Amino acid sequence: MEIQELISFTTIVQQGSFSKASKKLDYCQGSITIHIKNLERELGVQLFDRLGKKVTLTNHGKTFYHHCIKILDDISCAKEAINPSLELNGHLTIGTIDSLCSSIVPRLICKYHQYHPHVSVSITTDTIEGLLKMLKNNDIDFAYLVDKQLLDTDWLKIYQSKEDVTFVASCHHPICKIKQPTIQDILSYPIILTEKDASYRRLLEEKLHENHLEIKPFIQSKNTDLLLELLKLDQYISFLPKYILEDALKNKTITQINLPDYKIDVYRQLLCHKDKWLSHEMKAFFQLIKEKY
Amino acid sequence: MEIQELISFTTIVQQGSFSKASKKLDYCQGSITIHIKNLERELGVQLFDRLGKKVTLTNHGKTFYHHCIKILDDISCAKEAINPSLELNGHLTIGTIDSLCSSIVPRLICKYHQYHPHVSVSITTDTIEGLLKMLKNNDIDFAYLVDKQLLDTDWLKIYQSKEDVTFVASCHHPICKIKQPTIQDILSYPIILTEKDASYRRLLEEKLHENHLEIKPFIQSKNTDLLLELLKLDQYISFLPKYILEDALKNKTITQINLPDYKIDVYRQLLCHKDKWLSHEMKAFFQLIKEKY
DNA sequence: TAAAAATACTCCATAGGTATTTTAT
DNA sequence: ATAAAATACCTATGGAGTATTTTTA
Repeated sequence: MEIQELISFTTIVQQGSFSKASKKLDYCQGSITIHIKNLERELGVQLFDRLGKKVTLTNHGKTFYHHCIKILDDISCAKEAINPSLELNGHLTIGTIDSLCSSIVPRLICKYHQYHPHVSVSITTDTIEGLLKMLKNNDIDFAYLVDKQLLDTDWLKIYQSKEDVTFVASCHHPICKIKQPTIQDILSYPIILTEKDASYRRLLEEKLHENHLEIKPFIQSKNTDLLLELLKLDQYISFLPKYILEDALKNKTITQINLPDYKIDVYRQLLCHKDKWLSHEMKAFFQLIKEKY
Repeated sequence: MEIQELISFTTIVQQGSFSKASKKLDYCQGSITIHIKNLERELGVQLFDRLGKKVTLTNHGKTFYHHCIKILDDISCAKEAINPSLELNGHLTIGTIDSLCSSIVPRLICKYHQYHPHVSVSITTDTIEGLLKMLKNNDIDFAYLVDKQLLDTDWLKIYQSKEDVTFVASCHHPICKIKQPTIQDILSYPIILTEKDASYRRLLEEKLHENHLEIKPFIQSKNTDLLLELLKLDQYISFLPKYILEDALKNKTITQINLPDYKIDVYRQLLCHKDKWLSHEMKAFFQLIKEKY
């Protein structure tokens, strides 16, 4: 049974004759005959009575016709459901890290939602390793993360931009009194950091290790909002990417502590699996990131 | 879009991989790949993400899958609805004449209904000409009528049996006193007949005409039941086929008047259009007539 | 190394076109 | 004479198989 045969069948019923149907469908008349013959052979019953010039549905033909209408209707429904409409209306599964999730991502999602109100979005946060595993497993559509440049050919880098990571403290912290603070100055105060799996913390520790130094954070949390709150108590120093600090730096509640020797090269990156098929919903998101962030 | 492609698609989803589906469907693996490629090309979206060995449905794939299930379900429904089941369940449209309709047909239908309780039946009565027109127009499945032998090659004669037509009167009618009545004896009494379009009446009139005689019925009606009731009033003579008289002859309320010169050759016939497709429902009816009547 | 999907290549079935036949109006 | 369906015949497309390649686990 072929879909084209069903189309020919219903067209004959609607047009009233084989030849009219053939014209309508732009087939030669003989092909229409074959279509019906095939159907009749497969079903084991005759669909039309051919009495003279006139063709009439048999009872079997009548019942089959109603089913055909339904089938063809379902098929066009299916095509329509897939057909990428002007209005995006799918689903997006984003993986990201905590620090982005509590800084840039909310604004991003909000903007995306304004542009494409019918696309639903899931957001998962995890460590870099976790995100990459999820990418590989196709559990997330793409990963939005911060790390040193990831060069694995498994991933397609949609977007990348360099991010500053810096030592910070409250404006009232004693370290601010020092004109050109050294790493030793910093290490003499209690430090609070993100968890060990945060990329920039790892990179910092590697750099310290090169210089035979070590950091022992007083507090560690992956919740960067918490770290910011703690900083405001004027007792702690932390090491955080600038994008988290935007508001706090603007309000002058927090100051950046410049240590030229401890520049960490870290990149905000948008990755997806190299073989991943990019839906319109995904492309629209990529577009947004490239334009705004 | 081909039905086989939809089957391949759903099988992949259910089996979890292209190759498992190919085994299940007894296709070579490459063909399955082509099926999906065709679908994806036609729909303009990718249905699966192929990340490494694992294939996963895309969002489009997921929505399409649900539609596919529905389509394939509808298709098997359609096949099933047509599939001639053990139990006949279609419809039959019978055309017949009044005299049969008020004698043999009721018993026949009753029997048929006992055997095939799910077949619905419509019965139409009309003149011979009307019935033949309806046959030609496929308005009735077959015609059950009484006439001289119809030899038109347009009709398929399913069944035929000779029927006696005879002059009849009540047992108390004066004609019964006459030992060997002649046609003149009969014509001297008031006669009641069926309408002019009844075949046996027409044949009778032709025979009379050959002998330069003429009949002037006192009453004519196509309702043979009415004629029978009138006969019981002991005043009338009629000319009727024996199958109508069965009960009355058995009860001895009515007697046959033998007139060897006025034997009319008339046949009860079951006809259908030579090109008509014979459904199981029709065949079962033909079987019944051949067995019982 | 094994297993899965894609690809290349070949073959043949068949879908569809043209032209003709048959039949009915 | 016309119009409709069936049929015959031919060609080209493409569906399915075999074998190979690529890639991942």
